[in-house]
Amino acid sequence: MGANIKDVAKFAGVSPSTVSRVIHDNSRISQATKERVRNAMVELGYVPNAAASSLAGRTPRTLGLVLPNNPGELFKNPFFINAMRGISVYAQARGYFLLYSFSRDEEDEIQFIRNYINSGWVSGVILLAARKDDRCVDYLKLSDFPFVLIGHAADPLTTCWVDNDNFQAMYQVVTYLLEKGHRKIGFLGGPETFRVTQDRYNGYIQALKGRGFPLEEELVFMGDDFTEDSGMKGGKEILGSIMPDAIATTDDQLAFGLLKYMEENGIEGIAVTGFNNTVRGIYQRPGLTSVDVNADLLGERAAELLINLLETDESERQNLSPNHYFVETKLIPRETA
Amino acid sequence: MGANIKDVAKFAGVSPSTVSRVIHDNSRISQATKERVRNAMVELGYVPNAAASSLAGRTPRTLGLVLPNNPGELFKNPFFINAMRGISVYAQARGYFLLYSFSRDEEDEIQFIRNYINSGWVSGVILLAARKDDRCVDYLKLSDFPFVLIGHAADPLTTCWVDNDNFQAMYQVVTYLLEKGHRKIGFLGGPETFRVTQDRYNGYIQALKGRGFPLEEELVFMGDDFTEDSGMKGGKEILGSIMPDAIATTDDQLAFGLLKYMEENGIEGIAVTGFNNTVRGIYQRPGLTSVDVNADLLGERAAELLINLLETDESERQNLSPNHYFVETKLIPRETA
DNA sequence: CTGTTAGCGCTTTCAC
DNA sequence: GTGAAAGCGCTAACAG
Repeated sequence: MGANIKDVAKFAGVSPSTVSRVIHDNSRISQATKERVRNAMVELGYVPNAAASSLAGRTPRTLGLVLPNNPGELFKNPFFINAMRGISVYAQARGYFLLYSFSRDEEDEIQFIRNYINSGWVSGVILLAARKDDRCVDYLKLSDFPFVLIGHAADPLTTCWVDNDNFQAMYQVVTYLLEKGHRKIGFLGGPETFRVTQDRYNGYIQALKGRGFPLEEELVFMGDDFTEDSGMKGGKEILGSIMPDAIATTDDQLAFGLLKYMEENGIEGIAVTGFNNTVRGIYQRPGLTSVDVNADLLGERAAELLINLLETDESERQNLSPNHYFVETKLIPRETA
Repeated sequence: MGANIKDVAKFAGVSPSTVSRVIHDNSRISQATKERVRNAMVELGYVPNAAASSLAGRTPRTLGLVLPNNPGELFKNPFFINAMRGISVYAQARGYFLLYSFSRDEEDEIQFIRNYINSGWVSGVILLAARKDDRCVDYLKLSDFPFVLIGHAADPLTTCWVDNDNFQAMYQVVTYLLEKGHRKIGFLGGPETFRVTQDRYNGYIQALKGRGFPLEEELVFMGDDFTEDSGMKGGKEILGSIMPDAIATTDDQLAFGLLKYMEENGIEGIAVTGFNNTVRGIYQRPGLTSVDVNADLLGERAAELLINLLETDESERQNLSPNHYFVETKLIPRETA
């Protein structure tokens, strides 16, 4: 490997500690010395040894990502790769490395986090797929280790997180449908227990109320999961009694199932919207109107939040502002609505 | 942070050096001691400090991935996320961390590699998107830094690499088409200068020859890139004179362009195949017959090759076998063929 | 403003 | 088979 701090010190005619101070831009070093040392660094092609720096007490400039390992989801939904890219763009600009790992299950994830922390290789964690009652969150809090969540935090005041404004996003969808002239709008959601389902449902309700339309319980269905099957089941339920003229779903997969049910039963003329703007929705005919959750920006913001947290003194972290970001969504109109 | 080597030593009633030897499974430690130390490690939840280990002379158990930052490609083609997952599965099993970074351009990539190397944070590099005359490869060779390539190596003897057998893959496609009764089969490829184009073209030629069918130059077209536009252009060229009854393309995007051209010009009844098994191809109607390149396994193999290389003594690396893997492809028949 | 010194956690001779 | 001790490259008191 290349030159070390001693070489630089010798070359510049100063002590290693001075070089170290220059590296971290310590204010008590004279301009002249800084210049000389920086010259030496360039001259020798010096890059600080991250391991040594980290060992000696600096927090390692590396973040660890925790990803779910759901092949299907990863494949259909570009969310993760986009979020990873967003994180990468920001972190790289701030000089941070990124570690990633796909986990089979929650147990696995905790294991990784433990390794991240104890290896001393990582100074903060980004969770890309928070569940309800996420044990990873508990573990990180217990370990008092800096982290940020992409998604809704169970305890939004004491956790750093980024998320879409899901209420707003669905409000927008329903408003859009109303403006297109739809009057009887159904709602097809994921599991009720999920915060994201609740938020989007509330957005749906408020959008209707805001325009003076009644909420019709028969047009609302929450599935057991986010699969096509649940979408089909939802279609069966919602399209049973009163006929809606549009259905807003909280997930593209649900929408695909719904469309499939409609096709199989010869039901036509009902507008459908999804969430996540997945590849299939773009290319199928008719194209699926969907909400782009802006995964890239979610990633960037998450990285920003975490790095700011890390670079804030321990003592001032309490009143760090902000501890979260809302990232705007974007409705992408296509043929289904 | 958790327990350190001293804590473990004390707990097990041995010296730190003994613990270190147990960690690395040194053969001169008695079974009894090993057992006792391992117990202590579990008991205390000990995880070795990677920074310290690395500082003290061990090569850091971390690999660095270099990814292209092409949003479109990343989005349409699940190759990268799958390859990353494959790498992750294997590397984790061997106890390696993974660093990733998306780069804007070649300049960027070299910069990252430099950082990877000089920071002492990384002991090997995986290149996921090798270009022709890749400067990253040159740089890594010049630095004498271990790396492996996913894709074709310019110098396959002195480089570690994994790739599909592209000749074989296209041979299979054409044989499949012949067996389905197609007789006039066209070829629509990417840029001629790419090795992958050449290999697949040769597979095409040999498959025809093997069955005694003539190669008709008019049915062959190589585009300037791998875009839909090139696919449309290819359609125009190939479907101009002699009418083929099937066209094998080297990329789903080309196939989409070709299908679009056919649709716009009312041409029907021509079988079409693609490569990469992208999401759009799966969900469009008719579904695109395509070749799955097995990105997951490409990733796993790449990680395996690199880790084996790293764990081989410097002196024995010359005669390391193997220095490459061919990963089988899988033809996925759908409606277009 | 700058240098000296001790030490981060681990590995590795060198002893025994 | 195991322990003692030196040192990897860097940082952070503590001096001055």
